[in-house]
Amino acid sequence: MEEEQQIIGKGTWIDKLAFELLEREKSIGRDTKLIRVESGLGASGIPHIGSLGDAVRAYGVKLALENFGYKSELIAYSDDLDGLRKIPEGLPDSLKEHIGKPVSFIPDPFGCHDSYGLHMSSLLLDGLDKLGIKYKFQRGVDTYKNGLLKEQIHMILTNSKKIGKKIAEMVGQEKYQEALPYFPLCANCGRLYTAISYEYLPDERKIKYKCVGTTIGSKTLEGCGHEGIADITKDIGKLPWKVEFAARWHAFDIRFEAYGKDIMDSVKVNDWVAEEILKFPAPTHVKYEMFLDKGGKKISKSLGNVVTSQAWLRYGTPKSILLLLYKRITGTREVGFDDIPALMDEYNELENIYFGKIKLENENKTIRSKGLYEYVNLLTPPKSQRPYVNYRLLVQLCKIFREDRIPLVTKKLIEYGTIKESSPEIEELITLAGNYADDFDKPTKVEIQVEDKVKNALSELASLLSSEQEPEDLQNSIYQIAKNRDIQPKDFFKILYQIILAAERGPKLGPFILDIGRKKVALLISEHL
RNA sequence: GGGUUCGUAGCUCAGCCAGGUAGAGUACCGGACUUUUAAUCCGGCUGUCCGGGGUCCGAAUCCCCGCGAACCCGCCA
Repeated sequence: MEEEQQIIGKGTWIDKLAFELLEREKSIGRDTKLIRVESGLGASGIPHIGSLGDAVRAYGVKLALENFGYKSELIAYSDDLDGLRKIPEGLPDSLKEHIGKPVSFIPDPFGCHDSYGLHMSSLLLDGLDKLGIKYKFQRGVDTYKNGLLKEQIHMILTNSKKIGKKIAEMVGQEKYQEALPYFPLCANCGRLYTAISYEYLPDERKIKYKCVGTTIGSKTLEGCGHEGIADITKDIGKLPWKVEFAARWHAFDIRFEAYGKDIMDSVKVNDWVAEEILKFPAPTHVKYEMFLDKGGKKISKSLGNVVTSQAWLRYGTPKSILLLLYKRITGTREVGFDDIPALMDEYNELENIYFGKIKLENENKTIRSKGLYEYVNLLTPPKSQRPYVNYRLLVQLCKIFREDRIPLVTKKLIEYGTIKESSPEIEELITLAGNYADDFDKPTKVEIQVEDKVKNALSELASLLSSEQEPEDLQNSIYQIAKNRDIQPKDFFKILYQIILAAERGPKLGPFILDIGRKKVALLISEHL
């Protein structure tokens, strides 16, 4: 390489993005005293782990900006004024009567929050809190109630012709050539979307509408026929997404917002609206792929398969989520709980690199790995390394020891020489890996059919195990018992594994039986006689 | 019709976004654990990095053109 590669910040894509953002802000001569970044939080459905991505990554950009010496702030904007469009899978059908209403005005079907919308956004915020993400929470409901967007709404409505034409041209959506880009809440039936705005009275800042109904997906939503007038400065109503982002960016002075590819078109239109209608340079963007559920596993409708942050944290640490979201932004496709072991181990590898335990050949890669480690620790990495045990090994051990798990697994780990002593970190890891083993490696109950001679062998073994004296060479005894009765040792061992572990195979049986307690095993065996 | 992502070992995939010896898990083969089975540990094997062009001293990685797969948009938010 002819010229030395310039490392930006900590060498990650986050630094590069923040750097480009700063270059852009400087080139358009905008004030950089405080750089605000925004993240949208959906409030219409149960938040998937991907929903955290938007906020977590925006927070990463905030950290990078601060690392460059700028002041920055993350606004987490909850879209809780959006109307409920369809009932998400797994939620009660009784929500049907609320379709079209803002999610903040729908009762919480789980009964624990003030509204449906608050329930959903609380789940998301809870996830962010557990990851250590700091943000300023802004609700869509309050935004409109307090008229925070009133100037922007006014500008948009007075330019609605121009905007409608542009939307049709840019993305092929015709409807705003007729309807005004504003959804009032029908004062009679309480629904959004069903009421169409047809005239704006700029002097009064009021809008005339008629509740005529609409179609959402393939379904028709009947209007109630009500005709009314809404005050855009204080009545509830909202801008459609095609123009709302721009209004928000302008009102809150947002300089960065990431977006998923599903709303690419909306962002494109909003950039134009921001620049041309509101005269506000659009924020820097980065587009990310959506997280999908693992292809084949979508079939299982079990609730445990929904990849929420709450469920993830049953098996993995918060850092494993941060690693997933920070390691890269492009090309992420399918995500599932089975990614957790690899992420857990990968985090540990990064920690080893950071603390110099592992040396990489490539210097740039070392810098970037350390940088990634720092971001996963939200730029405040620990002073010293934490104890760690390979996650897969832990899962294996937890599969074997289901009772008294923590002490028994710890004992094994010490025997293996993996760790010297127990510690809270190791116990936490055993708990997580144990949950993983319990939930994803469920033992399947096998029907065991045994011939008489096997029965006799089993009862001999049972009495040997329940004797007061500890057998000397248990492994050999088992082998002999089988052999003496003309049973293939292989088959006998297999039956024993099925009885004890509900598995075809297992650890070396002699020492294992002693580990879990020979009397307990004797009891188990006699249950099958 | 428009757009995005993906294609790497038998299988599942990482590596690509800031170019520098092609990797992991699994499977398979062998060894250790003085008797079979598992785990664990050690060793071994596995490649048209989808095809073609370009840039470069150097390309799995960047650019262009194809082929194949998935997804998003073309209702709405």
